[in-house]
Amino acid sequence: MSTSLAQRRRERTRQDILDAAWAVAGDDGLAALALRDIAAAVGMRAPSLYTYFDGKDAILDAMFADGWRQLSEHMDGVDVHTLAPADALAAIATAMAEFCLASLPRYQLMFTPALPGWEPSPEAYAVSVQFLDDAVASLADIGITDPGDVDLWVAITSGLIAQQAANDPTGDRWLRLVPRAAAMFLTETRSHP
Amino acid sequence: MSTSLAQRRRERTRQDILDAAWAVAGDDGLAALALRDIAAAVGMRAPSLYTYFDGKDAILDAMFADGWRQLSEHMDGVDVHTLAPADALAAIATAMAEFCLASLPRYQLMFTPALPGWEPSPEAYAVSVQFLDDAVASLADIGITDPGDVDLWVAITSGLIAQQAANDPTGDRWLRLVPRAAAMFLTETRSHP
DNA sequence: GTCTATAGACGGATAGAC
DNA sequence: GTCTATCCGTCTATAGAC
Repeated sequence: MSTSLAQRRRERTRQDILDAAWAVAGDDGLAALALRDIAAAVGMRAPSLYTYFDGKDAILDAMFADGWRQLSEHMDGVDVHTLAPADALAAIATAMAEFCLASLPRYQLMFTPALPGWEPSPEAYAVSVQFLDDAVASLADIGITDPGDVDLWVAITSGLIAQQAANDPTGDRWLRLVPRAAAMFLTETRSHP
Repeated sequence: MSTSLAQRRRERTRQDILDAAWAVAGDDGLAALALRDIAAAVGMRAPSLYTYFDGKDAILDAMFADGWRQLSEHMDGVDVHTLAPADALAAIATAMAEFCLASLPRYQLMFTPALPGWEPSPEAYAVSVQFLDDAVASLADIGITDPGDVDLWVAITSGLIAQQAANDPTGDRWLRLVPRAAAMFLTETRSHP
């Protein structure tokens, strides 16, 4: 499989456009993301983007998949196996929170229905499902296997992150409650074996 | 202060418009809410709405305040004082969840940044702050006074509701975890007095 | 591959007749 | 108070020249 020079260059430009899209989303908000602005940020006019993407939805789709790929990389850096369960649980949740709060538009695109009328393509969605399956497997390694336990922990984690993102995106008012929440949760699950 | 017949009639029409707006939002989604459709649902044309509201933002503002007024009424039906703390906590959270899931657009307008670029006016926002202050007072009655405890419980509750609303709006997969979450939370707060 | 020009859709708001 | 007609802005997407 020989990737020609032209193909490489095209792929680079595609990534430049995605990076520009993230930047624009960061400045103006995800909902205000417009092809004109993305193009301007990369030194083009809007119609030129159609050389690289089929349209706006295709760009959003690529951003979505890009986000989940970034999350996979980010979570690879968390070594669960050397930690006690409570610390492992807290480490996972903290890493997730770090990632979400590092880019609010990325968080919104990946986890919230912030874009009315848009939803990821089945292919892009599959990427997220794959990650979440892996996450459930990580919880199983810690000993969280009951579906209700998983649901409860996901709700607690996402609740803390959502509150932090909505009310204090640069602070740690809810973030610092993560270790406590992890200990609380583990104590409870163990008292009901 | 004599409310004239004209004033009463005007107020009734305003409420008709709000009801129509909720109906349209329920059908098409909050983001697709358009003056034309609201007007049609109430038997008018869009410009006529300007007789009753200053514009779209004013309508959203009235809907927002309307929602919080409805929530106040709904929560007045929950009698906390006859219950044990864990049951009281669960009852409050369950009532909140019921309210949120009864109307997804209402939930989105009140609790989520579902409308890019829109935020309630200071007056409308004050209504929500007043309610939340009352809610914190209710928690204090149960013995939850530490700010960190309050934040944690709010995060847990909102996390469960958000998961339920996003993934299973008509079911109870997360809702049924509320009593367990309440017991877990109370056990934890009491072990750290 | 990039551009200009423009189509086509949508939605909020306003003017002015009735 | 309600209407018709219209303006204005925004945005995605396409046609066709270069």
